This record gives sequence, C-alpha cells and structure tokens, in this order.
Amino acid sequence: MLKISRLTDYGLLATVYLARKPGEVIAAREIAAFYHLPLPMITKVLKTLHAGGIVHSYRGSGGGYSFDGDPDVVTLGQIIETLEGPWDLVECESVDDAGHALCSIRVACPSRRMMFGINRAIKGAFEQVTLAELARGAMPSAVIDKHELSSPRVAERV
Amino acid sequence: MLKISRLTDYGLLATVYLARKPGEVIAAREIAAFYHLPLPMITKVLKTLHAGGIVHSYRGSGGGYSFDGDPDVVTLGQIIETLEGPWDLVECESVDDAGHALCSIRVACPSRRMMFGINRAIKGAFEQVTLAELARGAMPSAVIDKHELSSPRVAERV
DNA sequence: AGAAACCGTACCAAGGTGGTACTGTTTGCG
DNA sequence: CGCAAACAGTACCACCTTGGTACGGTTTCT
Ligand code: FES
Ligand code: FES
Repeated sequence: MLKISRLTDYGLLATVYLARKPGEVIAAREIAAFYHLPLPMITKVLKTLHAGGIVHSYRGSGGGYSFDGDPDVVTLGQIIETLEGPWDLVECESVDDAGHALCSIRVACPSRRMMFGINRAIKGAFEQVTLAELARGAMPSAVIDKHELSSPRVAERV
Repeated sequence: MLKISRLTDYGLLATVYLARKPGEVIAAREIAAFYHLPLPMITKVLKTLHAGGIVHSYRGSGGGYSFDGDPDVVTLGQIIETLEGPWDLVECESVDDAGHALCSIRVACPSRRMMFGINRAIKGAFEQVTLAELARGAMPSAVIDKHELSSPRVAERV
C-alpha cells in the first residue's frame, strides 16, 4: 500500500532520540516511556539498528544504547535500509533464491524501466536527508497518551 | 514494505497497453493473454480504472476498453491514486473516519514534518511522469531535489 | 547474589493482498 | 428471437505481512 511500516517509523524515532544526546548511553525503557510506545517494540527496533551498525549497545546494568557517529553522515536512507532491509518499489527487479526473476513478464513489460527509475529517485530522496536534519526541530516535552486519542473528546489537556 | 501492490502494477500494464493503441476498443482477454496474467485480475483492475475515469468501457459482444484521453495529461500519480486510493507514506498524516489522527504521538514526533515533506516529494515525482512517457518505455526524468522536501509546495517539472 | 538491561527467538491475532468464482447485464450477430 | 461475447458487481478464500507479546538467556554493575 506504498507506506513505510510502523516499525520503521519507531526506529526513526529512537534514532533521533539518541542522536539528540550524542554519546550518551540511554536505556530503551527511557525512549519507550518518552514516546508512550510499548517497550518490546522499541527494543526490537533498537536491536535491528544495532545489528545494522547505526547505534551502539551496552549490556548489563546501567547499559543501553548510544549514537556516537556523525549525524551529518548517517542518512535517512541508511536507516530505512537497515530497518526494512533491501526493498524495491516493484518486484519486477527482485529475484528469488534461485536467481529466477519473480516477474514472469519482464521482457514484455512496458513499465519496468520506468519503475526502476522511480525506485532510484525515491531512494535518492531518502539519501539526501541526514540524521542531523532529522534531529533538528522541536522536541516537545508533552506527549499525548495513546488512550486519550482512542476515545473521542477525552484529550482535553495534556 | 514500501512497495506498490501487484494489482497496481497490473493496472499500469493495462493502461499502457491501451494507451499504445489510442481509441481502439480492446477486450480484457487480449491484454491478459498478452501479459500471460490471469484474466480476472485484469478485468478487476480495468473496472477500477474505468470507475476512476482513466479508460472507457464498452459492453456487449465486441466490447472492451479503450483509452482515448491525452496521454500527455494523464500522469502516473493519477493512475496510482485511482488504483490504490488515497495514500500516505506514513500514517502520521492520515485520519480515520471520525477525523482523528491515526498516530498517537504526533506532537512529540521529530520526523513527522520531514516525512510529510518526503511524502509530497514522492507524490510530486509520480505526478511528473506522464502516461505518454510510460507508453514510450522511457526512464522518468523526475528527480527529487532536496529542497522539495522542506518547501511548502512541490517543485516544478524537472 | 541480585537487579538492570540487552539478546534471541518464538508465538499469535489482525489485517491486507492476490486470486478465484459466480451471477447478472449489455450488446452484436445470425 | 436466441445465443454468445464481453463487461459489472460481489462475495469468498488462502496466504502472507505486520504489529505486538512472551519468555528464557546473557552480560554487567553494585
Ligand atoms: S510487471 Fe514485472 S517487469 Fe513490470
Ligand atoms: S510517528 Fe506519527 S507523527 Fe511521526
């Protein structure tokens, strides 16, 4: 349906949170609490980010995660690539394990090349956004609780 | 997972097939046979395209579908919008039937504005690709410029 | 030793997607 | 007229992905 998954969105939130406190070791619990998101979700996505080398992890008591890279070098594209894995806008370019093309009509397809171009354009757009730019912007102190939005007319004052 | 659905891809195939024979009434069976795709899939997507006003339909024996618009006016964005319905890259901007925001952490989200900009930029890229270019099998000239990501309106044609 | 915190994996419910089937309706043709 | 071709509409289903949870294991600090 042409949207990034919610997990990826969570990953961006966590990365930005860490990048705004460079070098600081922060527990996943703190991030989850700040955004009022389920802790297992945050930990899951942080594991992925660590596996992709975006953030560092420190185990044991007092441990957590930290971002100590250059926020001007890390791009949105890299983060998304880490979180979602390699992706293509259309599966025409993808191949299965046997190297066999997934799309059976490649040779007759009049839109494949165009799709490939769009694919590259989108990836290029993501590559142009740096983590530093993402981290800039208002970091509000108040957060709307999940339940206040589910029920109508309840979110009066936050 | 950041990909367009296969149905949408089928719709592009069908539209391009029709656009390559302007004004000609072509049965769905012919298109399905040409691409070696299941006929019910093609008919389903052609119904959607007809409902969206992209193609015309002619019932009865000898009937079929035809494209008789201006291929330089119809854009890839319009076709995708017709096939997939309104979409957003992230659900942060979407609202449910009651008008409530789907995302519970909007106010605290440091990436929402950036995502919104990217959303617009991608839609703009799709709008810049015409059906005529699609039918020619050309690579799109659309390039997403960094400036579009934060500017309030989508940039002009490249 | 015990607690804090990350690691790994497995599991599940819900929703979306791709695909099929079937019944109706319209139209051309002999 | 009567049949066949072709679109219209809807309903249905199997499968996969996604969002979310659970649980046990490992590391480290105090
Ligand atoms: S539909 Fe597969 S190559 Fe285009
Ligand atoms: S996560 Fe919803 S506004 Fe960004």
